[in-house]
Amino acid sequence: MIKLEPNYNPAEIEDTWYVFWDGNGYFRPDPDPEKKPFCIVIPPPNVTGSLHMGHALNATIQDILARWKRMTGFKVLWLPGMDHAGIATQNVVERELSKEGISRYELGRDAFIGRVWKWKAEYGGKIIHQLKKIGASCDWTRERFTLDEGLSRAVREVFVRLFDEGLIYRDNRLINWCPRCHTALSDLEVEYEETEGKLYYIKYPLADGDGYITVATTRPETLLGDTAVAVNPEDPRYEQFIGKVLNLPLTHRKIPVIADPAVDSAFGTGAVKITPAHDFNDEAMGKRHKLPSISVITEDGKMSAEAGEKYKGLDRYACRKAVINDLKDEDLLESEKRHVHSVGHCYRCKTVIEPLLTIQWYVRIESPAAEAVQAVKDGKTRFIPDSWDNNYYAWMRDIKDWCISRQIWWGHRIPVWYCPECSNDKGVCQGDLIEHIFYKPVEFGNGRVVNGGTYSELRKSGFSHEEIIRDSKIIHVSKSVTPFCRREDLAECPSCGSRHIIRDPDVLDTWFSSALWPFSTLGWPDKTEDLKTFYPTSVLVTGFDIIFFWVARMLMMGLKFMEDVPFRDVYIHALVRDAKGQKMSKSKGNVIDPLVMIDKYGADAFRFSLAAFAAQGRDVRFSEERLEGYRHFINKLWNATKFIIRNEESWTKQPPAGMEPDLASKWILSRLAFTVDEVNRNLEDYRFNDAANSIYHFVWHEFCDWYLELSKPVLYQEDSTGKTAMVNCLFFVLEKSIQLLHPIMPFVTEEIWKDVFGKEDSIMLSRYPSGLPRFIAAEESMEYVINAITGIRSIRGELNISPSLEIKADIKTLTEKAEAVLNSNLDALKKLTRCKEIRIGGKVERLKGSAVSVMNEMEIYVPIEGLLDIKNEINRLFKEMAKLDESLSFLNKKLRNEDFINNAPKAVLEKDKAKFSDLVNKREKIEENMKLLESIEKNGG
RNA sequence: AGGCGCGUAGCUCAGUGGGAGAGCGCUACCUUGACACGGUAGAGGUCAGGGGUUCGAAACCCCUCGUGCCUACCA
Repeated sequence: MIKLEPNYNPAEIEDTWYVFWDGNGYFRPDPDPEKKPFCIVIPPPNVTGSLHMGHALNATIQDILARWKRMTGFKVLWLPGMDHAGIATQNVVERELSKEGISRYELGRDAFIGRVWKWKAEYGGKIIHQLKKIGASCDWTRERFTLDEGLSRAVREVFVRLFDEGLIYRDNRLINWCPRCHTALSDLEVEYEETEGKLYYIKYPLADGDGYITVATTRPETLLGDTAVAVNPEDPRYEQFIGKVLNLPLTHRKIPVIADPAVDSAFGTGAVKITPAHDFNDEAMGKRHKLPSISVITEDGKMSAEAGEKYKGLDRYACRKAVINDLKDEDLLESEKRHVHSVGHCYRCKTVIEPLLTIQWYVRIESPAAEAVQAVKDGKTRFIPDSWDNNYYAWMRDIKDWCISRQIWWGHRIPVWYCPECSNDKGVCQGDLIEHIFYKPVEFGNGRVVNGGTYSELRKSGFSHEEIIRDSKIIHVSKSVTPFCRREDLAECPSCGSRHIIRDPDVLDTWFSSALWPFSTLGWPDKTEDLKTFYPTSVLVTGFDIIFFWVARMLMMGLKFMEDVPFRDVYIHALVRDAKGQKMSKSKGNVIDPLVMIDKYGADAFRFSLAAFAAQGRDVRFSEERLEGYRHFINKLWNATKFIIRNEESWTKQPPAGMEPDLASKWILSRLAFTVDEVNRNLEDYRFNDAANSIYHFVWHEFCDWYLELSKPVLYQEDSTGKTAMVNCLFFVLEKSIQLLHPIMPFVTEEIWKDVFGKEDSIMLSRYPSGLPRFIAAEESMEYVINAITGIRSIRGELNISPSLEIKADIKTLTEKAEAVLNSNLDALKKLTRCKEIRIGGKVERLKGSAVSVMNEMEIYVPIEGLLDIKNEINRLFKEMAKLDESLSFLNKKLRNEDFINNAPKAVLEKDKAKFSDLVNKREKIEENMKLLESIEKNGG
């Protein structure tokens, strides 16, 4: 006997089923060579991360696809893993260290990295367990980490090959620098925020003669690094100043006034100070005019020696104050105004970015980008929705070389070595070009203290090579030092054979390794079976915010190293916002925790909500209210199941093909077939909301509302011939429904499957419904039944006839077909309308004092005389007439329009004509009835 | 400033040329033998506004207003 709990309790079964699936290897791809591959690589979440709504939506969509494809006969691989998240992870561990009062520099590089691995083992990857909670059917045996051995090998291979091709190079230029994280950042890792600051107006006196030029700046402290003042050549105010020399305030330097059309005369005073070492526009200007660059700010965000003895060592903001005070003292500060402008912040720690002149590693992006653009243009990869194409093209057009080096420790170390004992191509000893800064000053016995210096100097001072390496906090290697890039760690200089070689201290941008994710996770550079089978992957599911960070880079790397795109489709899903449409953020306090939702409502309801919300091209507004609604849906499904299994003894487990179904059964089978087609099509088109809604509608409003109710008269009869067929049909439709639902709601459907059907080991192994037969004639016939029932119910409802009151009804049928169909469903009609008697037929006459409802091919009469006030019915009919008149006048106008008759497609014309005559007919009937009722009323009837 | 969206029922949103849909909410009635996490019946819309194309526009084009995001600039 089938047993089912009285209420569905998700918490009790979800974990059990998950362990069951995973333990039985159902998440692993079927090795069957006949099956076509379907592969998704997960966008690797940060190892530091915990699941938020965006992840939840992302994972739900991938899981729907994976489960659906598995059930439709594909060998599915959903490959999970995590990203080492260089800066973020390093920050987490540094924070931990600072609680113990130590910095990473005190710990040293190797010990620090050990500490991070330890942290990862203990706390990292929380998100993996959370993904399991929502039911993600990832193949955990293939889980990867961007820093694991295999992926590191891939990173190294890629770096070496790009280096050898000259696509990777070092250069000294201005980059975004985070003084707190102490590393370079790529353009994308800078977030601009509107910030209120001040615009300071500063006088720059002419070097000879009187007068001055006033410049406006938001960053007075960079004045110390100015190397010019620029004006627009067209600006008459400054014409006579061009080429003159100014005394740079607070310094003893003299700087020229130059003319450049890039200067906006309308902004500030129309004269702008130029600091090529600390501003991107100024850098460009400096290049055009061959101005020197003076770096006055260091990597710690403090003023350098170049800033002058007085300011050296001051924090940049302290220096700003000092400079302003000093300018005031010299009467050079003309004024200051409030000024709102956008300021770059580090995307990891929110510290204000400092543009700094440093040597970094870059990838030449132009030709890979062109290929990646072409691949999308050629349709080798398509974005869904395709509105993202343009964004992608636009960004790729403006793309700049990618800065891939980071001055942190947690990451893939750049596989490049330098020899301090060789001379470079200009004959300079390279040891003179490599500078070391020690963690802490090293004291000699004689009281001499050394903070660092060039390699050569340090060696001369008596430091051994090993000591220098051990004690170096920072190593600056000049651009002119020859790099050796190798797949294997280098032990000696390939040129001179010295064992005293220095490895490049930088690590790679995390995105460098994630760009390889679609093939590195499948085993590349080895030619593995997985790689052969699953590359290119089928679809990438991700949010639009990382199209540039990640998707574009994967395309470039995939095309370069696999000679094919990494994925066929890119499904871009929405951002999850709160119910008011605001971005969720910790500071706003409107964050919804997916795990809390799962606890409260179950993973299935949660997943269903996300799917139902996920309309293409629109943000998701998550509301708990709707989530609750979908929990009700599960409850509905559960209770329907309870109802169905009560008839277990009549269940012969025969498919509907072997039965002679009654009309209702044929109808529901046809509706099921329709839904199955719709769901498959919608999933094919990534229309998850439509797929979810169409199952919802079918299960609730067709299967439960109509079919279950229609089955009752048959099931409650002691000895009904149709009973077995009907019960089989009930079970069949239930079975197909839960299969249809499984990709969206895996847990409850498995529970029902195992409890009720228990065929295959798991619903996951069953075949997804598709290609069921439609019965259009049955659907048309059912219209009569539904219309008749709805008609009678409407009268009851609108006239407020108590549901407990059993009434009589008459249906005058206008066609034989209607009569036949209704007659053969008389029991259902009576049951569903709570009528004790219904007369059906072409000769049925309307009884005096009846309420009326006119439908296609039938007129419905409910005698109400004596039951209630006839006035109510007259009112009701009056309202309906008004509605009919409105429609009629509209159609009439249309049908008398000759242009319409001549131009509209014939089908449309015919449809409207038919509609018109139907309405005319209906109106006549109603009018007739109204007159009758009115006469009864007058006669005191 | 440039680009991309959005504006449809009280709320959240479907609807890519033939006269308006769903879910939730709301109203009335109902403990009808799966389900009150339910049932039945209702109410509710100048599809932001204006103009155009068309026989016909919520849909296509233009303008305006409102709103969101992205990119750039912000000395």
